[in-house]
Amino acid sequence: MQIATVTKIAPRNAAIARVMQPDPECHRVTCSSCNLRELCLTGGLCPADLLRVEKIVHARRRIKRGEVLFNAGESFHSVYAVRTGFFKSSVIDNDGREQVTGFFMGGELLGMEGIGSGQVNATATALEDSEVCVMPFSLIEEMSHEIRALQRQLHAVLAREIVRDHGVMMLLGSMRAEERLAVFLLNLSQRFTARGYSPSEFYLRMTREEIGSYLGLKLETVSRVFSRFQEQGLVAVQQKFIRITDIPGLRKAMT
Amino acid sequence: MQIATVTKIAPRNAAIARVMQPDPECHRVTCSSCNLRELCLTGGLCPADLLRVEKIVHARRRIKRGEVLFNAGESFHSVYAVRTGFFKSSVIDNDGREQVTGFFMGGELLGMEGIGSGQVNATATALEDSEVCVMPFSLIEEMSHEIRALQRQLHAVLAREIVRDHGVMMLLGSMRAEERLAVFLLNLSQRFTARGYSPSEFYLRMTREEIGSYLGLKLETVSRVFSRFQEQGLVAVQQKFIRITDIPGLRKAMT
DNA sequence: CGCCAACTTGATGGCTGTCAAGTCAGGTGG
DNA sequence: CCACCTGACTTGACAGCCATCAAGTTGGCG
Repeated sequence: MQIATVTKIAPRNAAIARVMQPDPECHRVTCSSCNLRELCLTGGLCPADLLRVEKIVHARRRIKRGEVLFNAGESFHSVYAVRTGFFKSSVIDNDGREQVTGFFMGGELLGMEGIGSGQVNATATALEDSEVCVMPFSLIEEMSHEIRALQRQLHAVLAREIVRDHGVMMLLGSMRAEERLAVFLLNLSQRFTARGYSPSEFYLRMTREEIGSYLGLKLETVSRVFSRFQEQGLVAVQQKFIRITDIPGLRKAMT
Repeated sequence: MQIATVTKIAPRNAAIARVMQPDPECHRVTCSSCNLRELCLTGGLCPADLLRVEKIVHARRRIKRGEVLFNAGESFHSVYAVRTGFFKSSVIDNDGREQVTGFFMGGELLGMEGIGSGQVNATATALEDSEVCVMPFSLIEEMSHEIRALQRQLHAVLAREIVRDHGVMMLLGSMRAEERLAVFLLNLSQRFTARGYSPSEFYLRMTREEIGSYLGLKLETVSRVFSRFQEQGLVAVQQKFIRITDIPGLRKAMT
């Protein structure tokens, strides 16, 4: 299938491409050599600090598609950075209703909600075979004591999560189905772009139901809106493979 | 009007009552003497630390009802703790649609979203005459370097904000109007209780439209649901004065 | 006293949910 | 290699919840 190759095209950003030389052993992957470091907790650190901070990556862990990285209710001790793969995080209410609260790709951090209460309040599930860096939070706190830039980045990451959530609240609270899906697709597009992938072609790792949960819609509605977008020539949809054919048009649909 | 007296009944919690002696001058109010300190950034600090941390309250500021504490787009330098009064925070999208992202009462912190980007992403508006403690964020970072408990509390406050937002996402994404309003009322009730006020009687500082914006509903729907709750004997509504007459019933309505 | 913002209530319509049937793609086993 | 099976997706018909539009009420304030 050509889809697999299409979704993982060569990075466009020269700066990212430069550091992308895979270490052949892939045994001791360091933050310094990680192409995602600027998107991660290590963003904005100088090389000297980076070398010290690498120690916070206590381990790496592989999660197979469908497996759970952490479960609501477990005691909190680590946050996780996505190295490769794709995750969803979700919360379940007393009725058993699931609400997907976010999707996470390379460089993004998972599990920070746990900081407050000592126990994680969400479940993180891999949507494809993935690998994460395990960072014990006690180590992060320790080290952010010594390294001002890390402290700053930690606060920035937490605050950006809040801003992101407010964006979702706006979406859920006052947008119609087409606007929601347009926002969703453009957001994905932008995040893929930041990682050196195509802004207009990508593979959706999540099901229609998961998209619907995230956007406050039923899966049938998601499907219908995809079809409508296709009729309007905004996107080409083939199951999970998406080609955005008219980005300005989608932006207008986002209104 | 007896409403005013009803809403501000005597604190039930003896511990809170003890520290509630108002200093007559009200000139130099310290965190140590603030009855909200456990709900605030100073939560969990030992008396010794508390004395040092008090310096982060750089100033106090009075905001009249309807006035804005900070506006989206302003550059970020401080977070604010509500001392007295009531605030809403909201974001406006490109279309001018407002989404209320939260309501804030005594001891709660406003403006933390700004940490990430150097500029605040929300607008905070006083819903009644209010007073806030202004805490320059650079001072907080400085001091959380020295005082481990403060650092921990800062992280906890940020993380709790994220958890709170996820709760709202669940509400907006998968609950029906009655469930949303029930959750909203019970949440208010619980927060008033934590501050020593009545769990069952309070005065809504916000309009139906603001409630609606927060809950992803139109003001007419909010009004109708209030009426329905009243018919069912769950609450007694008199404009902005709310009496919850059947808390278990409301909990069931929350499903 | 009168104005105005906030609120309530009614009538109607539309967006999205629900229920149902059918299609598609991938994986397994014969 | 093909048939079959299953989960994911699409599409249609219909219903219900909530939005919209509109009119009237209440309460606060000048």
